[in-house]
Amino acid sequence: MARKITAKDVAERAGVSRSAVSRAFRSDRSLSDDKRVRVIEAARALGYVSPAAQAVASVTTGTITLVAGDLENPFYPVAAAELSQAIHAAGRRLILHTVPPDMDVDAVLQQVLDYRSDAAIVTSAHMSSRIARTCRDAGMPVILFNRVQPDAAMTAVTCDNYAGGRLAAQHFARLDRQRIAMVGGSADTSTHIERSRGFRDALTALGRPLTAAPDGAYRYDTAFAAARALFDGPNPPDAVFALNDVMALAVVDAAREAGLGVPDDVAIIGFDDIPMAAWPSYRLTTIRQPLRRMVAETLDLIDAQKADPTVGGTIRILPVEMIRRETA
Amino acid sequence: MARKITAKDVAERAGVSRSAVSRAFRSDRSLSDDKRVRVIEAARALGYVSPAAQAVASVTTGTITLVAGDLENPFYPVAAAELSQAIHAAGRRLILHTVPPDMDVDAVLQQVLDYRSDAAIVTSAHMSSRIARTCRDAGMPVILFNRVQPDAAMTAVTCDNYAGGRLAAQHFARLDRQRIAMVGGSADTSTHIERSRGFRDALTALGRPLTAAPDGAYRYDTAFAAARALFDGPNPPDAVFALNDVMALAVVDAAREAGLGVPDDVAIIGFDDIPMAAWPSYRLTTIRQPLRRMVAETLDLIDAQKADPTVGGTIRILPVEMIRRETA
DNA sequence: CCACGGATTGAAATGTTTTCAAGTCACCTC
DNA sequence: GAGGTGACTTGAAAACATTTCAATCCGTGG
Repeated sequence: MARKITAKDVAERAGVSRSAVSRAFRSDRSLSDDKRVRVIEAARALGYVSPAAQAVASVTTGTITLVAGDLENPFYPVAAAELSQAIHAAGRRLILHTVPPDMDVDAVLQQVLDYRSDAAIVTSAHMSSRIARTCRDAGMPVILFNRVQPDAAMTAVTCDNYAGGRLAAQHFARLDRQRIAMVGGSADTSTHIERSRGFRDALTALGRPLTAAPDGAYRYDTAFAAARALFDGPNPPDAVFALNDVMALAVVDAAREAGLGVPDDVAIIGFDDIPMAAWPSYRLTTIRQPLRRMVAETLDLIDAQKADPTVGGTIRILPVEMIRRETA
Repeated sequence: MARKITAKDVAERAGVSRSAVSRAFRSDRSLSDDKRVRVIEAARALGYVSPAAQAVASVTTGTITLVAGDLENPFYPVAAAELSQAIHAAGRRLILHTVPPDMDVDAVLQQVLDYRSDAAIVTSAHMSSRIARTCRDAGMPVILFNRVQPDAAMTAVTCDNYAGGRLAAQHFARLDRQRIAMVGGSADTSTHIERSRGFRDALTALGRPLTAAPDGAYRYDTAFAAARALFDGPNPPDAVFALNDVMALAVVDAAREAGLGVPDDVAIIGFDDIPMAAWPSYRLTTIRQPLRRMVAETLDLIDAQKADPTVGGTIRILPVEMIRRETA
């Protein structure tokens, strides 16, 4: 067997004393940053793990961390439950780190890195390329779930949001609706951008105008207010595409409150297919995200990237389907 | 300054070699259990922390672990979000461990113990007294949230489930309902036991019979089926108390499907006051759990128990109130 | 220009972990 | 039931890692 690698080897390679190596790993403040970087680089190159790191690892191996932002949108708890099940079936454990709205994902990921989780799945907002690279260097795969980020070469799993938007538009055209509106999510999310782009593109191709596109912030209350304004306005829509289901349910409620028949007076389509969409009160027509497949692909990608780090940057886009119920 | 405590001191006190002390803390399998226990006890008595333990602690201090089972019931994601916010505001971090339905809470808690979380909040099913004691010995407070367990002297925070059940019964009496039914949760949970006991006791006191009490398993689909059977049966109820909101919404849907007017033909009351209860489609009358206060009390109890371990065993019961909307 | 103080560093002292060889015990084979 | 086999434990000692300490460096203010 190859001789075991010790702190001395690392020290020699980095051109420092053994003490410095130890300090680098104990996050001792008394060590200059450049020296710490050199040591950590050398340690990586030689495959050295300090006893402290080992102790942490022994407690954290086999865990996958889910970094989630919005737990109020039922899609995420459902996704978390599904992930939890799949991860446990694979003999691993799931940890969920919630990101407070005002907090940076980067800070949380640094956390996750310190925990030496096997991998991170991120469903919340943007992360910097810097932290993405840090994670990659540390050998921790990071997978964006239901999010895409084109700038950093990020691995991601999402459904075909663009195609979903198109499906909705085509269905409204098939129903021959004339005044078609959309309730948007948050303008800076990839899901909003893709879904609305698909919807707009298809409408244009079909020669139908988009009469209104208020912002619903992916939340029930804001979407309800937006929908109410729409229905009370001068040119009420006869079709509304809400960019997620929670907002679609708000639109249904607002339509009923306005005395409009669904789907006769106004057709409504949502996105996600959360469990509530199927409830008898709503029977919402929606674009289904293939949650189970997305989860399976995510775990797949984690293993693939673990085995071969160059896999990074893949984006898996899974097909959506329209579930036609009774609101459109 | 008192001489620093080393592994040698612990070894002497425990009557073992220094090696054994090291092994005890590195979760090395090659050490008999009784010896490990002796070592850990001696270490606790002397206040010794191994470097390995320190390394793990440095990464895990400030974290509170939430052990949750059922993420499908919206009450728990909402509670998790609320907890997450409060915990972050206190400068700590929240980790969520999901418990797969077939898995033991004990095993998960052992996990959490190994992580050296500052505290654990448990919302899922029963835990053994053995693990409870282990956690207490390790100095990790465990708080049951929305659960009570009378056997082990467990610290717990819950709302006044019994009073909530009474409130529902009294309201039905006020509405002069004659055929009163209940849709139960899971018979082995403390929430089911308390809520149904309060409801039954108050009905008896008011001289009204309970005509039926099917099992709804705290889930939408089973509750929907149970309610449908109730309304299609020979003696359909004119009032239904569902032991949580998700089931209450199912009962509303089932009533509407059966062509019954709510609340005229059948009055319906839920429990929890999840956000959906307020949605215009339902406007559910329900018993509100004081979630924010429950969260605050939970964090309070964690700190109190951290400061003084004898606090263990406290049960804080917070008052509920009935939110009257339009289903009863 | 010098005294001071804090940050940084390697050598050495102090601790911890791992290896190794020996001991123990349960279980299987004959 | 004797003896063999292998897995598990164990303490001593070797190998390692961490911390202490004294020395050095460097910037700051007098």
